[in-house]
Amino acid sequence: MKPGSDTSPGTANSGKRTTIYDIAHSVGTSPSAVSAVLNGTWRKRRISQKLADRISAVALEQGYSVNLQASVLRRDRSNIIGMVIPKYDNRYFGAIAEQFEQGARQRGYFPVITCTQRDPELEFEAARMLLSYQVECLVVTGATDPDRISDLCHAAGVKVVNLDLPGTKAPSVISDNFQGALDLTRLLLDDRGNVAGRSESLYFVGGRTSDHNTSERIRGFLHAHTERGLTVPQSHILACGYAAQKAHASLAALEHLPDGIFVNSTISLEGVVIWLSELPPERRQQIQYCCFDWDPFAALMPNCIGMAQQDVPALLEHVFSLIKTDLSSAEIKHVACNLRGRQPSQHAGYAS
Amino acid sequence: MKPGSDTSPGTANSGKRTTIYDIAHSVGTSPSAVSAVLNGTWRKRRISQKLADRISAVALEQGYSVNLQASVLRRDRSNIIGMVIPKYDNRYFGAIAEQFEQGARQRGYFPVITCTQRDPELEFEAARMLLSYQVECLVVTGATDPDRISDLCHAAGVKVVNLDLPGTKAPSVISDNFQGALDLTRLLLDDRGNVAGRSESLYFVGGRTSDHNTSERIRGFLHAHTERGLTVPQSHILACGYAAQKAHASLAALEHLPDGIFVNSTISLEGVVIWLSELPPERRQQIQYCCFDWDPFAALMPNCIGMAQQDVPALLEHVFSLIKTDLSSAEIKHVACNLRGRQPSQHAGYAS
DNA sequence: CAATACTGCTACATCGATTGAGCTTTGATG
DNA sequence: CATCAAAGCTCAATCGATGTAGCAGTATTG
Repeated sequence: MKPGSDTSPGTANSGKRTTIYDIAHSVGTSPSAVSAVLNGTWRKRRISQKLADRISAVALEQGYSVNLQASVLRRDRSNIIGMVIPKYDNRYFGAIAEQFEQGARQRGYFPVITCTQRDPELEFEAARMLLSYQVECLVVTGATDPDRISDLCHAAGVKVVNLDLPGTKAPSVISDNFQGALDLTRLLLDDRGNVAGRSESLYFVGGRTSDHNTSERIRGFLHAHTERGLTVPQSHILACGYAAQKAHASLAALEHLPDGIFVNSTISLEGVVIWLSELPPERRQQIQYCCFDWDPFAALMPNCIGMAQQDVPALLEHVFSLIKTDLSSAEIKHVACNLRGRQPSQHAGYAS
Repeated sequence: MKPGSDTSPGTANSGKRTTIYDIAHSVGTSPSAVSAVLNGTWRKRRISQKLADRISAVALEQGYSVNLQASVLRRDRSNIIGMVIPKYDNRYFGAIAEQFEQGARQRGYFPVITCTQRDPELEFEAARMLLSYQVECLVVTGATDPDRISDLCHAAGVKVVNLDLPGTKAPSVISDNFQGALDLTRLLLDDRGNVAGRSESLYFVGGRTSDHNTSERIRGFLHAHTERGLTVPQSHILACGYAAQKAHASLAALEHLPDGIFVNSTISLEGVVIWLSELPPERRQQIQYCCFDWDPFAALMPNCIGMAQQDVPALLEHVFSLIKTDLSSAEIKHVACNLRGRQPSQHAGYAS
C-alpha cells in the first residue's frame, strides 16, 4: 500500500477521491487485483469471480472512478483525440464539432475540442496544450496556419489531419470549394437571367483572399461568369474578412446596389442580411443572393436563392479514415458540397 | 535517471516524446532542475540563471512540452473545468460553449466540453468521464437529470453548477423563463391586436412539459393570455419535444391554421419555418410567430415579430462567480432575457 | 508420493513531473 | 582559521494505475 496509508476512521470517502488503494484496503486485497477487476482484465489475470464481485460492489458503493491521469500516464495510449476549431456558434462549425464528438466516441476515443476564435496564436497555444494532454491525434479545423501546428505534432509523434483549410505538411480534407462556388454562382446567374435587363457581374462578399477556401470560391465565381462571357471587375470582389460587420460595411459603402450577391459564409451572411433589412422594401426585393455554407433559417429567407451545404458527415468520415490508416502523405481530399436551391413553393411565395 | 535510460544514438527525439529526463541528460543536470526551470518555480528553488538558460534552450530545441497527465497526477490541482452540453449546433448552445471556453481560459482553467445530444445516459457517462479526468469543477448545461450528476460530483468532492436547467442539489443559473415568455407573448398578442377579428388564443409549440424551462415558459404564455381575459385550450399547447420534425408534424396535424405561434426554441422553430414555407403564401402571411432563444437569421424572417435572447454573457458570469465563491446552497439564480422585437423597417418591408 | 500443472492472488517497478529534504561549494564573519 | 550562512544543486518519495514476474496453495498425473 503506497498512497494514502492513513487508516481513516469512519467511511473511507472523506474529502479525497477514492483510489484503488482505498478499495483494496476495504476489501482486504491488493491494489493490483482491484485494478484488474475494475479495468476488465481480471479474467485473464485469474482473479476469482467471488473476489471480483466483492471488489465491484465496494467500488460502486464508494463511487469510485478511475483517475485517468494516472491510467494514461502508465499506459502508452491516451485514447484522447483533439480538435482545434475556430468557432462553435455557426451551423457549419457547430455541426463539425458535434459530429466529430459523436464519431470519436463511437470509435472509442475521448474527444477534446478547443475553440480558438480564428486567432493564430491561440490556435498554436491550443495545439500545444492538447499535445500536453497526450492526445493521440489532432484534427486541425479552419486554422490560419496549419503547417506550424503540423510541425509541432510531427515533433511529438502525433498524427495530424487538417480539416476545412488545407496544409502542406499533413493530409487535408476540404470541401470542393471551386465546384461548389461554380454551381452556386450558376444558380444565381440563372435566376437573374429570368429578370430582363440585367447583365452586370455579381458581387462576391466575405472571406480573405489569402485563405485557400476563399480564393477557390472566387475562382469558381469568376469561372461561372467567364463561361457566360461576363467579366468581373475587381471592385465586385469584397473579400473583407469573415465578420458580419465587415460584410455590412462593405455593402453599405457601395455606390449603387448590386442585384446579385455571392456570400462567402453564413458569418458574412449575417451582415448581408442586416444590410438588406435596412433597405427600402422595393429595392430589397430586387437583390438575390446565394451563400456558401448552410443554415436552416438563412435558407428560407426571402432573397436567398440557394446555399452550398458542406457535407460534414462525409468530411469527418474521411478524417477518421485518414486517422486509422495513418497516411502521412499531405494529400488533399476534396468532398463535394450539396447544392441546396430554393424550393419552388418558397420561391413562389416568400420572395414575392 | 529513471525512465528511458537507453542512451539513444543520434538525436534524442526518435519516436517517443521528450521528457525532463531526456533534457536533464542532454544538459548534464538533474530532472529536478529541469522541472523547476520549465514550470517557473526555479527562482525560489535557487537555480542559477545560467543553468536555467541552458535548460530552456535545450527544451525549446527538442520541442519539449510537459506531460500534463504526469503533472496533474502529482499536483493536487488539475485546472481542468468541464462542461456538459446537449448540443453545439444552434446559436444558444454554440454561444454558451464558445463563451464558456473564453471565460475559462481567461481565468486560467483548461476547458473541456462534452456534447451529449440530450441523452440522459450519455449525460451521466460524460460526467463520469470528466470526473475521471480530474476536473476541478463541472458545469452541467441543459441536463435532463442534473441531480444525478450533482450526486456524482459531490461524492467525488467536485464543484458543480447547473446552467440553463435548474437542479435541487447544486446551485443553478437559468434565464428568467417566465418573464421572458410573458414579454414575448404580450408582444405577439399586441401585434395581433392590430389585425381585426382575431381573438383566439395563440399556440405554443415545442419543448417538453416535464422540463422546467418549458413549464415556466408555458406559465408566462398563459399569464399573458389571462391578463387579457383570454383562455388557452389544452389543444393549443403543443409541447411535442424539441426536434424540428416534431414541431412540424404537430402543426401539420392542426385542423385549422393558428394566427399566432409562440415557439419554444430555435430548434423547434426550424420545423415551424419549414411548415410555414409549405403553406400557400396568402395563408402564410397571416401567421406571425415569436420565439424563445435567438438566431440572427430567424430574427429577420418575414413572420417573426420577436425573439427572447438569453443573456449568455451574464449567465456565464454568474456561473464563474459561483465557482469562485463556492456557494453550495442549491439556490437558483435568474437572469433576465433580452427581448428583441422586430425593427420597424423590417416590419414594413419583409412581411408585406 | 514426487513431479507437474494450474488456480488465485500479491509484490514491485514503472509512467513523467513535482517537491521537501538534504548535500556540496563558495563567501562572509568573528 | 574555524563557523555559519547562503547559493546552487541533487536525491528520493510521491501521485494512482498497470502489468510482469513470481509466490503460495490445490489438483492432477505417473
